[in-house]
This record gives sequence, structure tokens and C-alpha cells, in this order.
Amino acid sequence: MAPRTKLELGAAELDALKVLWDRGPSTVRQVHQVLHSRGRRVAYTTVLTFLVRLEQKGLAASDKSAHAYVFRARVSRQQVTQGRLKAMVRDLFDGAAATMVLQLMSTEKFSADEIAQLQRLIDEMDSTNKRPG
Amino acid sequence: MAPRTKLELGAAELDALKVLWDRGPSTVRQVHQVLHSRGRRVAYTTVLTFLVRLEQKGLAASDKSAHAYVFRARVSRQQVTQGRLKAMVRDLFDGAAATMVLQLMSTEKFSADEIAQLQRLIDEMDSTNKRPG
DNA sequence: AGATTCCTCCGACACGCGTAGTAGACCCGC
DNA sequence: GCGGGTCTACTACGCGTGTCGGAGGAATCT
Repeated sequence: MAPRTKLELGAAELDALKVLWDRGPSTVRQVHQVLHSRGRRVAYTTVLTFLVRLEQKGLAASDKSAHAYVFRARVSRQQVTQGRLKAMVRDLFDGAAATMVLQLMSTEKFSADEIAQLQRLIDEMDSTNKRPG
Repeated sequence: MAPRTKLELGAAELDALKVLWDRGPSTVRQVHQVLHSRGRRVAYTTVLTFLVRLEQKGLAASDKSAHAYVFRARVSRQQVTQGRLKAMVRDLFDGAAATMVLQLMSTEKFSADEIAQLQRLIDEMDSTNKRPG
């Protein structure tokens, strides 16, 4: 088992990772500034700590080409959300993904566009599943 | 702000709460045994700690009618899952619940029955949404 | 009643995460 | 070459969570 499947990261660390997703490779200072602009007013060294920890966890990498390190994400947003979704399905819904989807759909609002997308996906699954003879 | 909307509880605490959901009001010993049978082999006092903390957080309550305290859940499974879902939509999907649903539906398997249920829900939303004139 | 078992309370410890200060290294402009 | 700013490394601390052990009181068994 090469890549730690156990993507555990805290909320603040995740915020730092998001910046890397949104901006691409960035220096500590850049991440720091973006976090500030997003309301998370943490110290520069705190941001450095987050990035170093992300690197230790294998979720980010750094290159020291220029004066300062440049950090970049090593996992995609999808990978992280995927891990979280799976964990949630397992831990809170006993593996029943459908229950989770149903609850989400019952309590959230969706635009007509979104509904159409969902419909399309269901149509696909439908034909894939009970493919008619 | 009456009931703390901030339902934060750890994985182990959640497991104890699940036992209360599944079994109804239970003593520490009963919870302990169920946890054991589910593979979480923790000490008796650890379970007691979980239940006490749940009570402190307002998620459970206890009555000492008999010899030992009987704990019961004060929040439903739905309430907890709801909170977690909302947090996840907010934190990982920037509020776009549809994105989350789409990712879930793309990566999980569903039975024909479940698909039918989803279809029904979509039909409802559809007519509710773009209700004509 | 004495021994045994069971219950709860209190304290404790380790580890992870959020948060940061400080010290030493490095570079730029004067 | 020196002062000032920037960068990284090291260390630390508080809090929450997971995990218990032991003390001390209550119920039970014999």
C-alpha cells in the first residue's frame, strides 16, 4: 500500500490545500495572503506549518527552485472529496450510499439545470443496470 | 442560540451514540458489550467517558432510576447526518450540493430499487420546481 | 457480615491539530 | 560590508479526543 489511503487532514489544513487547488503551485506567502483574503487570518508561520504537514502526509510537495519553496498539491480535490464521501457513507450510513443521496436530495435545493443533470445520470445508470434484452 | 448547532463529536463517540440509536436507552455495560461485539474493543471506563461526554455535549441524557445510569440519545441519526452533510457541502463543495450528489452517484453503485427511489424524488422536485403557471 | 462484584468519579497520558514565536540562514540595496 | 527584510527550521502550547487505571461507595452473593 503505497499512498496512505487514510487522508486525514484538519479543517485548517484543508483550507491551505484548497488554495493550492485554486491557485496552483504557490509560495507560503501567497497561500498566506489568499487565506487572509478569505477570512482565515493566521500567522505566516502557521501557514508554513500547514504546508509542511501536508507534505509530510503526502498531500502536497515542494520545490525550491527559486528563493522560496513552492508548494503544490499532490492530490486532487476529487480524491479528497471521494475519500470523505466514502468515509461518510461507511461511518454514518452503514454503506448505503443511496440513503445518503436521498437525504441530501430531500434537504437541499437544486436548480432546474442541476435536476436535469441528475436525471441524465439516472438515465445512464438505468440503462446500464437493467439493460433490456 | 439554544441548541448548539455545532455537533462536533469524534469517531469513537459517534460509535457509542450509534449503539444508543440502535438499541435505545442502554447502560454503560450494554453499550460496552455492543461495541465489543462490533470490534471496538475499548475499556469499560472508556465507554463511560464517551457517554458522559455525549451528555455534556447535549447529545445524550442519562437517568439513574436503577442501580446504574441508563443513557439515551437526545439527537436522532438524521440530525447528526444532516449536520455532517451540510458541513461537507459547505466545506468541500462550496455549497454546491448538486456537485456532491453527482459525485456520489457517479462513484457508488445503486440497486434498481434505489434508482427508482431517486427517480421518484427527482420527479417530485421537478414538478415542485417548474410548476407551470 | 464479609467477600466479591459492579458502578461512578477523578485524574492522567498520548497524539493530532490549530496556532504561533524565535533563531538562524540568506539575499538585496546602500 | 552592514542593516533590514525574507525564508525555513525548531520548538512549544492549549485543547479535543481516545484511552484507561485506580479509588471509593453501593449492591449482591454466600
